Amino acid sequence: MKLAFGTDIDVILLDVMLPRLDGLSVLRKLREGRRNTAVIIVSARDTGADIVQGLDLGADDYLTKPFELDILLARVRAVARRSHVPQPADLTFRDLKLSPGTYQIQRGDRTASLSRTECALLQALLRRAGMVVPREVLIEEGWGSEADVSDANLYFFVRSLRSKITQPGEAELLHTVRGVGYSIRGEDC
Amino acid sequence: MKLAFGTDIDVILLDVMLPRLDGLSVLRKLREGRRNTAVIIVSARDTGADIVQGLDLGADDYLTKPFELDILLARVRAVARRSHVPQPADLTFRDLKLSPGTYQIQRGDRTASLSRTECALLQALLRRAGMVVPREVLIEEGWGSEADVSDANLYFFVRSLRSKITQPGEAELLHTVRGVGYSIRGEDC
DNA sequence: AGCGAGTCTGAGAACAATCTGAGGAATCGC
DNA sequence: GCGATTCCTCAGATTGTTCTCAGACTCGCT
Repeated sequence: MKLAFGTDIDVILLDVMLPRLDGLSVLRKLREGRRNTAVIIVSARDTGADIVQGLDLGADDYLTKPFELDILLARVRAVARRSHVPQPADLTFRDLKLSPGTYQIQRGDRTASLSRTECALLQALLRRAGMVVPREVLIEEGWGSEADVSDANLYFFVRSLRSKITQPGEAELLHTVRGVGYSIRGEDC
Repeated sequence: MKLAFGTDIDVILLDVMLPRLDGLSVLRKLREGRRNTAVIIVSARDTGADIVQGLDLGADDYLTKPFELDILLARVRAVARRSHVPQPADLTFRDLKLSPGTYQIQRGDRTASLSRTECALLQALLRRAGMVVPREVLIEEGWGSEADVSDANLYFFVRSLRSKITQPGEAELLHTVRGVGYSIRGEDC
């Protein structure tokens, strides 16, 4: 709750079936304090009245359980967009898609979430898809220019990225170029 | 449409409500042809499904009408900034092309990838295409000035470059100049 | 033709870069 | 504080690149 009043929150997901606290009064409080944070209500209550009440109280969107993750993410993006929050655009290569805003990747139909560092590294790679990204560039984008990152550490993240990008039987997209760095490209070449 | 396939376009604004052509298939076509052009979809359709579909097809951003000009411009700037990665220029001679950024060469329709050293040497040669590049210069560019590189070693790399540049039946491009070095030029001369 | 320096070839050794598995430290939300 | 996640490190295995060697081949010369 304290979190929600911080400075840089763009979108809040609010579950109105919270055990102790009534979600709707949370929303009321939020609206008194902050004007610019978008709020999406997530609820199992799906009667027209519930929805109207939620929206009247100032929610920006109302999502009924159960819902698909895709839809939720798309709505988060849409709401953030409406509230004029600059939204990082997706990066794609072949059937791999990274949504930097949500730290999620999608390969085919499967999705996975990335940690901060994984996401930064994959962004650096996807932005230069096809090109070989030198190790130093990756370190720069993942940790910052004056970071002291061991080789073993970078290897670790490459490994964890690969395990999330590629499942057994799928084409490898993240290739290593010995002595230089890594590259996102198709199996061929 | 022809315009979009030109060389130096950074960002494309795509209206998916185009009269005759479905905007999304335009996008599909674009993505098949060019990899690195950013695309922003502008649409009146703002349901989750529409947005998800647009982004899945590889759009970099999705903007719903109506929108303010400010927002559009800011997004264009953001996308352009992000997708604009400096790319080293290709080096070409006849039907041979080296893309230093990808460590790949293309001869005719075939492509091959080079190792770090191979790429450095071929760059040195192609930059001076038509001229004879002395052995010392090649060693300097491939290994650095104080490197101690045996003749046999340089021969090894010349050989492996040749095997990747020239397939049986193709014209030889990498010629030996006895006592001096090597030269990229046509079969004639 | 015969010679010698220079160049090429095949095979494999040496080496450094990278990968792997396992686990410890740090951080975060509760 | 506690569990979960993320980040980082180490040692050993593995892999491609790089390098070497011996012998065969060219070319220019006499």
